[in-house]
Amino acid sequence: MQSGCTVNQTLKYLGKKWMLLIILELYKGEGYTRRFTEIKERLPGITAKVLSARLKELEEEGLIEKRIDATSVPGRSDYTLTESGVDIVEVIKEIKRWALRWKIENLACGAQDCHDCML
Amino acid sequence: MQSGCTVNQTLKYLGKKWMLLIILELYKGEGYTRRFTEIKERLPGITAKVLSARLKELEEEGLIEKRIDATSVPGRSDYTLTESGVDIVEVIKEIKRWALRWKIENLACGAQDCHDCML
DNA sequence: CAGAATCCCCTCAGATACTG
DNA sequence: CAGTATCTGAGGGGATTCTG
Repeated sequence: MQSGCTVNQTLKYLGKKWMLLIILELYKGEGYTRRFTEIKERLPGITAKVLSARLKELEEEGLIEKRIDATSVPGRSDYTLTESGVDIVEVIKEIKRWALRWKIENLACGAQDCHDCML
Repeated sequence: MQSGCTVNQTLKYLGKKWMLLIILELYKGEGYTRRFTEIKERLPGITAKVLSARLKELEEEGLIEKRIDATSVPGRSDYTLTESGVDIVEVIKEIKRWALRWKIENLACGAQDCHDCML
């Protein structure tokens, strides 16, 4: 099989829909931190279910850390990029570099994606 | 929507199963070139259908070039990485670098994937 | 607010069989 | 050799509804 390869294992979740956008949202947040609703508002089209699932995957992979503020009512959760999470932005930058170099005709980026994604 | 972003557009096909393995196979070939059967043999588990579909996608995206040798019977096709195809290996290297740095526990790579993938 | 539970749909991968 | 055609099953994404 091919599942044992670190590269493919990484792509298995990194390649999923919304995954990179979520990481970039956290990357843009103060201290690499954002709340659930905050992310959801900034990613038009994403559903709570998918966002929840992705955040759980990212947490399991150690790319983000979840913190529940139990003191506040109603409860709030925020999510912060870990060191590895911040570091994976380098991969995204590399993809972007490649895309801009070879796919220039595509540079019409959606508003919430690239022109302010700090890459 | 999020489909306009170059990064996401790239991940849309790059993230698909077998895609990276195919690229790496071509990368390993002489002159970045391999034949259909050659790739298939070296990627145990892949079906002709999926390989065919992936190669077509890669061709449409300009990462590979197909060449049919009409003179030989039975006909042979070979596939060669284009400049952009060779360049995207940099992305794969970056992913690998990240994975090895943060996912060291996973370094048991499948035989045909990593230990000879020249990365 | 931050999810969990359902339900539906649709694509995609895999297997098998067939062909120029 | 290099595919195409067809069928199948599993999984992922989306919409809706409900809840601590």
